[in-house]
Amino acid sequence: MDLEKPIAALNNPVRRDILGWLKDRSNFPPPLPGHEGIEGVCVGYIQDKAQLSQSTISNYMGLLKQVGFVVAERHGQWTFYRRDEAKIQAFLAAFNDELSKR
Amino acid sequence: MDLEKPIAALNNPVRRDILGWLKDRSNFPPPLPGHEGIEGVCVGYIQDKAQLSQSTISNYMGLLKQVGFVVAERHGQWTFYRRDEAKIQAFLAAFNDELSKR
DNA sequence: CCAGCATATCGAGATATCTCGATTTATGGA
DNA sequence: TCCATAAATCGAGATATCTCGATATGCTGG
Repeated sequence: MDLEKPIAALNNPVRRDILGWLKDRSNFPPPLPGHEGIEGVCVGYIQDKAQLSQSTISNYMGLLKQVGFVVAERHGQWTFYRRDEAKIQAFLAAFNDELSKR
Repeated sequence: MDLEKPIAALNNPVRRDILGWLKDRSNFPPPLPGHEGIEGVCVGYIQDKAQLSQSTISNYMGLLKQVGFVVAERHGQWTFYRRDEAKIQAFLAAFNDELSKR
């Protein structure tokens, strides 16, 4: 696995925060009516919590998606993002491997 | 532990390479006469291997030292750098903890 | 003390990242 | 169809990082 882009994606405190918040849906307001069964959190909620502009958060989520740390799912006009635990673990394994002596 | 600076230090392929090379002394030429017992590798050897300017490598080693990934030891006019395995492991543990779900 | 070598520090130009507001695209409702 | 809302994309200024050459510092041998 190439670590370059994943590490760059994590080299930002807000992006790391977002990944942290996404561990637990209850870090965000309850789903809107009609969204109850959907996994993940919409961009607007993430933006409200991060307190950065809409375009910045959209950009951040795009970066996190590019490196596989999150998965996006569109429902109507909303995009729901959630963590991809397997990809995150795979990265952590590769990262540990590259850094650890043996 | 604050992850900001350590992650930034690792957000560079040459700095990661250097940390990798330092896992094994045999990645570098044998010690000069008089340096046989000394742990670590001098800046010049690292520079030769990395193929970047002396000032860049000195800067890189300073960054890696600041975040604790390497230890510097001066012997005469040479500075010998070696990995601090405990610090690296401590960082990896904190990093895993921040990223993993539980 | 001086010359020479290893390393560190300084200053700067090139490049990349951050973050924004404005605009565009996509969707759903009246 | 028109409008409103959510999200993505675009373009740009501010800031940070990369990397260099030049210079400074520190050490050693003569």
